[in-house]
Amino acid sequence: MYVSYLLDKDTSMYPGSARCTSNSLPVQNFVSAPAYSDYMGYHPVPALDSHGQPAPAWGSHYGPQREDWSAYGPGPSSAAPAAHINGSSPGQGSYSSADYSSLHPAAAAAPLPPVDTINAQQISPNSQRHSSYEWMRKTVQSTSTGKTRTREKYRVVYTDHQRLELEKEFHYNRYITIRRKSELAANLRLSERQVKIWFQNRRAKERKLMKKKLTHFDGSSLGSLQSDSGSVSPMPGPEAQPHSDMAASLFPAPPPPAALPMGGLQHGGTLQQVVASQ
DNA sequence: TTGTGTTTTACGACCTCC
DNA sequence: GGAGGTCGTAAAACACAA
Repeated sequence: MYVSYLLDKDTSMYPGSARCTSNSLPVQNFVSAPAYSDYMGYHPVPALDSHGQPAPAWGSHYGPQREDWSAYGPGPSSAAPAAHINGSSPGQGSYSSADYSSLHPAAAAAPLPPVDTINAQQISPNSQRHSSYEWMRKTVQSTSTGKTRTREKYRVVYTDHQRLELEKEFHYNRYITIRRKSELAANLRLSERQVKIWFQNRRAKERKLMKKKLTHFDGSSLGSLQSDSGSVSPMPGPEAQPHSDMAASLFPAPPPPAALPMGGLQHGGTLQQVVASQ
């Protein structure tokens, strides 16, 4: 069974193995990982903009939002007054320097507040989409590997808040350190593995976007392209030094995290030595 | 409502580094 | 050998035109 396969493989992936076994649960009230018992303590952020996305109030030092940030709510200029959940939702309040320092590995003394503080009755907009989850009881056979997967475990949808926080972190640094990964995982009720994979997928997405742009503009406006979308390069070379340029312009307040040996990460590199030095 | 294209999680294969 | 990287891909979730 896929569940046990995952658990065997990575017990940290689904923290708290006492999962909810009742598949008849109204999972639509818990968009993210209804099957994870820990998720029961986590509730999506209800503050939504017109797109059904959370409306984060970006701190001014975040500067202009990246163009692909439009999907994550209004930029700093719009600083939407999100409906506050107990007045302390990490993804909602202004991204002040205090919050910002929490993103900074070296200033992690102020980590993101636990999401438990979020009102349990607040649910995600996506929550009304599904009605029947009987099919989740079924186990499907993975096509190629022969491993089985429980459908309910196949893919969970992260909440807006989880994605927002992940995006924030990504916005600040495309390569997450082990330390920050642990913090983020704990704060967002995700496993470190999920955070790691999210970052991998996010980088892939960005590369894809860049590739798309590059083919679209056919090199005529390469210069502006490379400087406008977060200095993303197909490979994490030195120019992709975590927002080296962008950080300087967008994040004037705190210094960037410990410089990552991106040159050494051209392919298959690790952050171990960096983290070890932190 | 439905068909279809896109995006989002998650994984396996393979790589490099320590 | 284990960690984390990319790349390719599966499939669920989602968006949207017809």
